[in-house]
Amino acid sequence: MPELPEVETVRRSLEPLLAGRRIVSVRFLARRVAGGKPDPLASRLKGQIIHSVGRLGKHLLFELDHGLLDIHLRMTGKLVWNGMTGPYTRAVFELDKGLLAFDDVRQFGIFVWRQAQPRLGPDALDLDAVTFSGLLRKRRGAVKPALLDQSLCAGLGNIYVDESLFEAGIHPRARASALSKPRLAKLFASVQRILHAAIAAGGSTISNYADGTGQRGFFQQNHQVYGRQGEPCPVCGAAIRRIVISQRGTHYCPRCQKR
DNA sequence: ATTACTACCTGACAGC
DNA sequence: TGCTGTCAGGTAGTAA
Repeated sequence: MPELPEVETVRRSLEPLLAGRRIVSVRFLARRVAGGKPDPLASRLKGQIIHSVGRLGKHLLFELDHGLLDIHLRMTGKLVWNGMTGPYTRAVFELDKGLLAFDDVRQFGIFVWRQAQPRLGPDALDLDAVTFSGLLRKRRGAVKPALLDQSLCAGLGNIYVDESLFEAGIHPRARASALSKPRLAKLFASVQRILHAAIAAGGSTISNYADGTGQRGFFQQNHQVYGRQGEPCPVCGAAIRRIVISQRGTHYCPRCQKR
């Protein structure tokens, strides 16, 4: 479910609740979420203080006494503060004050213990136009898969890539390296504007997403092309098209977005 | 150095 | 009702 704006919204909702709390115990209800080794991870986490809740791209990073707990929500992961456990609860943190549960229908979400930040490209919100343009110039393939590549730039996912390319008037199959300087500058500006607007709206809730306190997002109301195949383009009225690029549903306006 | 494809899991939904 | 196929906010791994 979550891309950068959703993960940032979760981070902001949890930071004041978790900072300074001690982990009394961690119970894993599915092995997979702990990378197949629940016992070593649970004992590793036990007793440590959560000093802060950070984020890099789509990764939540709990800064503990002796390292980082890297939480990736993948498609359906959700952190729930002081809520009820259910059939999809995969982990429960008992803190000195409060409970934090991890629910995840599809079980793609994963917790990893780290001594250093995960190896990813720069966070999408921590980029400048020149760096961004330089990264894309080196890519010979289509612009959409380049933007989805977390080792190039971290945080963008399927929704925000489609929305950014639409706003910038760039076809998702356009070759990244062939984009002119002004078009790259426009793309950068669109990415930044959309990510900031989405965070301000609490992210996009398509079906399930909610932050740590159960708040849903409402940026989905601002989607111009994502999930709107067949509807008229809000700018020119042409029918929004859905195609598949690198196995991902891709939504765009065939008239407004040029190669 | 990319790209293409599969796999991981479960549920929602459309069509028959 | 129930079956089948398609799709889903993500990424790792393996093969071309």
